[in-house]
Amino acid sequence: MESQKTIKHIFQEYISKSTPIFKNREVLTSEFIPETIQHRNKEINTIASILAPSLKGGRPSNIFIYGLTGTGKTLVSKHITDELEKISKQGNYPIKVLYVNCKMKKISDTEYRLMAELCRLLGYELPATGLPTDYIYQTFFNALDSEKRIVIIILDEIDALVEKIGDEFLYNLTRINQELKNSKISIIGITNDLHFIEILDPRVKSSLREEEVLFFPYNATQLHDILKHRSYYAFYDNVLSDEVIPKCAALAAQEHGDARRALDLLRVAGEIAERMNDDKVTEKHVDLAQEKIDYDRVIESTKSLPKQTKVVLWSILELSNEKNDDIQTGEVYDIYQRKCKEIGLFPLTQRRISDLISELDMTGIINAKVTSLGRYGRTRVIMLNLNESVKEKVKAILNESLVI
DNA sequence: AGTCCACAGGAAGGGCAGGCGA
DNA sequence: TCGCCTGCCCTTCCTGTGGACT
Repeated sequence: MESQKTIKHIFQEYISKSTPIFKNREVLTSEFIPETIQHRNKEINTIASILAPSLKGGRPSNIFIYGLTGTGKTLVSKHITDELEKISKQGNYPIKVLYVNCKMKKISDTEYRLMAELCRLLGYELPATGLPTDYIYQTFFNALDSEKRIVIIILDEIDALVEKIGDEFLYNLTRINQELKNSKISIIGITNDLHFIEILDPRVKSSLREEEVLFFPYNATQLHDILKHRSYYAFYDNVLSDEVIPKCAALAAQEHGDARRALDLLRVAGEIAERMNDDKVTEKHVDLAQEKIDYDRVIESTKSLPKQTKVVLWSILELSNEKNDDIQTGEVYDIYQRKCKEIGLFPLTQRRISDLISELDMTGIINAKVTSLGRYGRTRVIMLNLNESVKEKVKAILNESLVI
């Protein structure tokens, strides 16, 4: 009863708050597609002119889009293909766009699931498992060819797909045009892995990148414009103090010009201000947002580490408490062995631990740089990348999951 | 100039789980 | 259900290496 009262209280307080912060929070999420996209005119024009022939029934070239995270690749592709579909409805040449994010679990884990998803997008429901692969291919083929049209397939994060199921699928997809009687397909592959194309089979490589478009990172000024534009729809008037947007833009620009990061910062800053019952979002909230985003990221990745890697991190944490100077692989391995004994875990070899340390380096929790100490050998010099409060939380998580 | 440390990191292969066709 | 294949994790063995020290 007591707790219900509190909840009610919270909700009422929220509703009756004199100056709400958000007009529309959605606008600041990465799923939101704004009507106008800023600072990507060149890319939009390039892609649009490659796709334009489809409006007269011609098959557009396959496109390969590269660019780091938060450079607008997905946004631009969706925006253009949405428009294309809309316009095609007024003409005689139907266009169908299929968008698949290959990082989504249960969609592109296996060839089967991906094909099933593509079939579903074409309006043919298939059971999630159980049918032979040829049958799925046949269904997909029939679905594609059932009417005269251009089908544009967007494979977002295509590197994840190839990692999981190989590139044979892509090969089949690029050849399917020769068999189709009514329809034609064109593929847009999107990736933030700039070296991805190198690992592809040469046959796939050449057909997939008939056209290439590169998305460069935004600079601070461009990020500023984007945030300014979105904040107009997201926040009520005069809620943002002047320094907030420049600060978000600058912070995100440091991180290779990631617009997603900039929007996250702005959104979380707003959320924090709202929770603190402040009526204005200030620089202080942006700092807190930055901390919160980092904190959440570290906590999440710590939780999801495999057990052995957790013990390695645990050892590094202990070493960082004991000594202030740089930590080396050998020292970590000693502590690691001791810890394994303590908790009854079979220790892995140093060779393997060396790899686990590099993996930890990639998550960003630690910094591990190969350094030569001359006479004293060559090793990785390891530094923890966590501030005190995060460190304590990580320690608690590790203790909880490792000590029984 | 040569030595030598303390590893890095490549190559090959063992063992195991999970998926797949027969 | 069984054998086969594949991918993953890990071990073993190995060669390579930057720079302080002699």
